[in-house]
Amino acid sequence: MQYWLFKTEPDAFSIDDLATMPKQTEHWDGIRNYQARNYLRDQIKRGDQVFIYHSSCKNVGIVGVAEVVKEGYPDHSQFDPDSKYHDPKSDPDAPRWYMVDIKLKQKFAGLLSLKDIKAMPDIQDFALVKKAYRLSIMPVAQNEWHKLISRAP
DNA sequence: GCCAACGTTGGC
DNA sequence: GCCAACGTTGGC
Repeated sequence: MQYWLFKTEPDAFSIDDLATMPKQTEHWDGIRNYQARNYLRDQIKRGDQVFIYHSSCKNVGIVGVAEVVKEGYPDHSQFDPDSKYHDPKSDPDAPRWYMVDIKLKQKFAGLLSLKDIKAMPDIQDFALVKKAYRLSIMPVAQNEWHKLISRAP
């Protein structure tokens, strides 16, 4: 089993939105970055654990945990001309973009803020606090996961 | 809203 | 295949 961090802008889709979905499950569409796509298509497996991270908002940080319930499959929004994620260059026979389904496991009682995370010792290798932190989906090492979980409010 | 850091595109 | 220009991300 592997661990991941998925970013979302809560104004668009928050952990509370995930909580209100049927079965508290939703497909994680709209990822349009090749490195993140590779994770979605090739590496993220059923049962993997995912931190939900709220970005581009007043209170940035990790807000809860979800579990992967469906492995990578083509993101249908790439073929929808009305979607803001529409990609006319994507070939239906060789889809460019993938997504997975995740199910909410736990919403934290509070926010594990980016500030708190950055203040944690021995977390400097965590991708979120390094230069590549713009990735919308990033791996989390097992020891990092446990350190972060232990700090969750 | 600013701006630094990336990622992508496209001309050559 | 290089690299400048452009677009996007995301913390502050």
